[in-house]
Amino acid sequence: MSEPISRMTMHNVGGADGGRLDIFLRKLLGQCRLSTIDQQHLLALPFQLRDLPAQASILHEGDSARVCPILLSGFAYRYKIAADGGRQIVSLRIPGDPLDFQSLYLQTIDHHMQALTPVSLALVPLPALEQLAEARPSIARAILVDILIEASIGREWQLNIGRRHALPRLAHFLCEFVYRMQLIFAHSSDEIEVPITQEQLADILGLTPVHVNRTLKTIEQAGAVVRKGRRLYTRDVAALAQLADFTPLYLHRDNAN
Amino acid sequence: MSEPISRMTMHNVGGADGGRLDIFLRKLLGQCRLSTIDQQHLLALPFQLRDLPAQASILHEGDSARVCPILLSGFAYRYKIAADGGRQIVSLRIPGDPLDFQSLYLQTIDHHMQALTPVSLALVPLPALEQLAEARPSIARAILVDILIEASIGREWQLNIGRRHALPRLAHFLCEFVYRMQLIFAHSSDEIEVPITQEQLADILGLTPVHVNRTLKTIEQAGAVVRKGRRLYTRDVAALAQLADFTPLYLHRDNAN
DNA sequence: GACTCAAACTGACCCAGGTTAAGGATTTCC
DNA sequence: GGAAATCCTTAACCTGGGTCAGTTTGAGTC
Repeated sequence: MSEPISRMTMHNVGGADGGRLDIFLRKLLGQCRLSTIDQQHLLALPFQLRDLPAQASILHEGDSARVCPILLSGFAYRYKIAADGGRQIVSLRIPGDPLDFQSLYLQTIDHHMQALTPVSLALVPLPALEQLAEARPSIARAILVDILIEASIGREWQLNIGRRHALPRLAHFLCEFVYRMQLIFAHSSDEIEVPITQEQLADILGLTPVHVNRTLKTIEQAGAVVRKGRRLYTRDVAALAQLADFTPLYLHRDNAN
Repeated sequence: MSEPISRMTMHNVGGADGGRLDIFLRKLLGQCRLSTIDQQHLLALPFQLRDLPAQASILHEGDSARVCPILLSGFAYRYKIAADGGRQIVSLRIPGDPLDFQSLYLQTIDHHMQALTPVSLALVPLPALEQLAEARPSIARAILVDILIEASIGREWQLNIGRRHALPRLAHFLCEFVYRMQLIFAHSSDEIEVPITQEQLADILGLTPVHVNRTLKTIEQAGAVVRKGRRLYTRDVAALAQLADFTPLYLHRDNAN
């Protein structure tokens, strides 16, 4: 595995190409309001495009970041490792999501981040983002709101891991995944591919791959998901929500209104 | 149980009494630097003092806050409830900690908060805090840093609940508790009272009270904690850290330097 | 110093999910 | 299109921690 992004320095930061950052703007607009001027400033941010293969390291614990990666396409996850080698995925990031706002304010990265699928990233130099946040309070606020919503999702995951059995736990995660995907891609179909291996699902849920497999079978028999070949698709979100005791309040989708 | 603080409106906000907020300032200074002027502004914040008994409700899911409570003494915790009644404590707050910076930026509270022991709170009107954060960027930054460090602790709890067995899990929590207490109270003794019942420990750790009891017995036999009557005291932090696979990086104690 | 109530403790039993160890199916890559 | 790698699947067995059903020990309180 090559050098993580968090160890990179930037050369040749190209001129802005607003079209690429469009999905990032849409993501922020789903969480808080921004004036037309703020939107233009965001789209005008300088960045370098970077494509990475699945499994590539994006952040490394202990590093200090110099760029803020934004996920233009593909999926990525934060994780931590226990002394016995156990891995816990603590956050899943989907297209449009900023990956490391935290390093604007904290010196040291406290977890790892990896590409789940092939990804393309916009690497925004931290100083550019810092200056923008200082100059425009509502952009600073948008950053904060994203940080807070991710933290809220983290608390829901704590409840999920600590207090729900395997079946509702898995269903809850899948349900959240669909909700978030629908919000950013603005489509309403229940059928979404979940590009996550059973081993990774296990590390999200605090289970073993074997038990994820068993549980997935049950959920498929209930008609809530389908598997085709090696791929997993959600099928019936209402069924998932019912299995899961799912309430979307913690996603704060009302905050943009 | 009476009305939660998050449903309160404020009357008679007294003149500032900086001495009371001193512990709050100390807490923030442990996480980031602040100029003398910033410090004076913080101490000059208007607030109303409020003493509450143990178990009192402080925040209620679904509410919108009008005040930001700051914990001057005592302990409090955030928690969430699953459909089957299971409770997960997602955050423990200790003296000096702000309890709801989140409501500066999000409309709806996504979890509950309760007093663990009798507490005294300084209730700061949200508008006063908002104005201060807007006027002084380094205070806005201090707020953000606190939010980020709490989120980092939450991620460590996810790892703890999802991937550590009962014994290291409990030891890890106790170790973190001592570290945080030592930071705010600036004393170096290993012997600290942990004012948390076994049932509450269970809800922090995603275990049952019965198993917390068993595990506590083991940890006591290892000499890492002592119990006197109904009270629990830490005794040997190095032993706890070793049982727990504890690394304090995620507390970001270096960030103030 | 008895009465009350919450919290701590204990033992017997049980089960959800872990472990181990295969084999089988897809995908990827020469 | 064959080899290699990765991922999925299943079965048999095991165990960490849950459940149930008590008893005991404080700590207030009058």
